[in-house]
Amino acid sequence: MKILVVDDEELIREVVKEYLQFDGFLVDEASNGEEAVELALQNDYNLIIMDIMMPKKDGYQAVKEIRKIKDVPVLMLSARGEEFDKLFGFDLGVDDYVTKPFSPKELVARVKAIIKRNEKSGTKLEFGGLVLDDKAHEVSIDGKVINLTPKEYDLLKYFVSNNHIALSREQLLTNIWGYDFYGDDRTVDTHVKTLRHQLGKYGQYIKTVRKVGYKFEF
Amino acid sequence: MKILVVDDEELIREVVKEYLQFDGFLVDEASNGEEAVELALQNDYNLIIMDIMMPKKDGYQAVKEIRKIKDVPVLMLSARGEEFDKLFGFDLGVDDYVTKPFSPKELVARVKAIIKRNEKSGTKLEFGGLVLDDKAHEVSIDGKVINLTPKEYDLLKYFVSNNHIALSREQLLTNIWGYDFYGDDRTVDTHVKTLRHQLGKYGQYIKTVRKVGYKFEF
DNA sequence: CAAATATGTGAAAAAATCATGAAAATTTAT
DNA sequence: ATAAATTTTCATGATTTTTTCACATATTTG
Repeated sequence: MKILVVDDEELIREVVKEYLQFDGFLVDEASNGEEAVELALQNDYNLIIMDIMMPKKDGYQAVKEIRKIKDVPVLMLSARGEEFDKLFGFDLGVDDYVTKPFSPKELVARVKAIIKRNEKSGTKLEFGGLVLDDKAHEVSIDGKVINLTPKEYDLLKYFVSNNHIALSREQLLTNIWGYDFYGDDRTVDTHVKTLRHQLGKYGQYIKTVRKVGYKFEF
Repeated sequence: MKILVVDDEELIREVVKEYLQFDGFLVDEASNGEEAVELALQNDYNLIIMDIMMPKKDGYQAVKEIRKIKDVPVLMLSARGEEFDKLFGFDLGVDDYVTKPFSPKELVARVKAIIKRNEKSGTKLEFGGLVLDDKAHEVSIDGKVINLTPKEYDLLKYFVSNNHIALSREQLLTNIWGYDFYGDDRTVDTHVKTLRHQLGKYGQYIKTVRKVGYKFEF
């Protein structure tokens, strides 16, 4: 678990670093935006803690540049009472932020929360007893792993990650089969059929939307 | 945009309420966990702001119960320096939290951030208890989903997105059926009939415009 | 008020759409 | 290369939806 701490005040960096290391994180430091960008692109951090006001390149700018290349979680530090609007106006997709002065304990708690959130999100999608573990590329029902064919898996994954959204056959074909699929629309139907069957009692959560296509609804 | 504020201190509720109302949110209040659960299950809130320490039923418990039924975003309030572990130990999937004492301005900023994050909307057309969720391709009345046929759905969608505008049968036919429809005018009447019936008490909002056609007027 | 015109309604006919099973084609594994 | 698994196509029948149409009811007009 590697974290990059970016702040121009050495004291803050040191304190934060100490607390994080105590909890078993590996910590790198940067004292301005430029350094931060450089380090972030070279290494794979699980999280970047970034101050806003810094010399050379401010936190917004740095996050913007990093995010262009890498999708790494960011926690922003800001002086109390200022900059909130900017933080939300810019849609940087910041994961959290903490206002100075902060308690190191709180910071660490938030860091853990973010990391936990991001770990989970990439990998497991749960709907009651239906679990799709994307990392393991595996689906289980009530704890029992079921064997899906590749297409079935892709289809299910697309369905569950678009819960409550009606998807047209065309949409499904272009997103799962690829834009260059020239076959029959109705091939989707067949796969939905087999997938429903495979999912047993969870099959009912794939609903047909007449004249449109299908949707997953849990 | 409706928000439920849950805290046992009236002063806090009042302050929060005032700030939120200033930004155009509708605010309900509850002073303990039990009330909160009751209200949350009856109404559709866009967000719940929940204190942790409360009499009768604490915030954890309340969130847990609500989340069993409804998937509503939650922002937790907690006294500084306590309870972080609990908050993250329990995997309640809380969207954010703010430690007391907090600045109301910050709270509002976070509220907006959460709502923005959770907004898959821009898709929902609401008229009192009549909601058309276009993404889900689904219509509900007072929270209960009703089953519309494709034509009924298209017709309703066209009506509500042309609120207050009289629409001729021809107009409806060309826009919903397609320019190449060669059938009878009066087929519109039949669909209006079934749609009115399906909409129950909201059926009356589709008004007949004699000699012209129909209009939706809410 | 009666005739003419327009809309509401119910039921039946016609049409569209989907679920399904099986076979053909393709891909992957042995 | 052969077998096995997966994917695709396609025809069928079941189901749902759409349309038509005749008659009822309501509104307007002379």
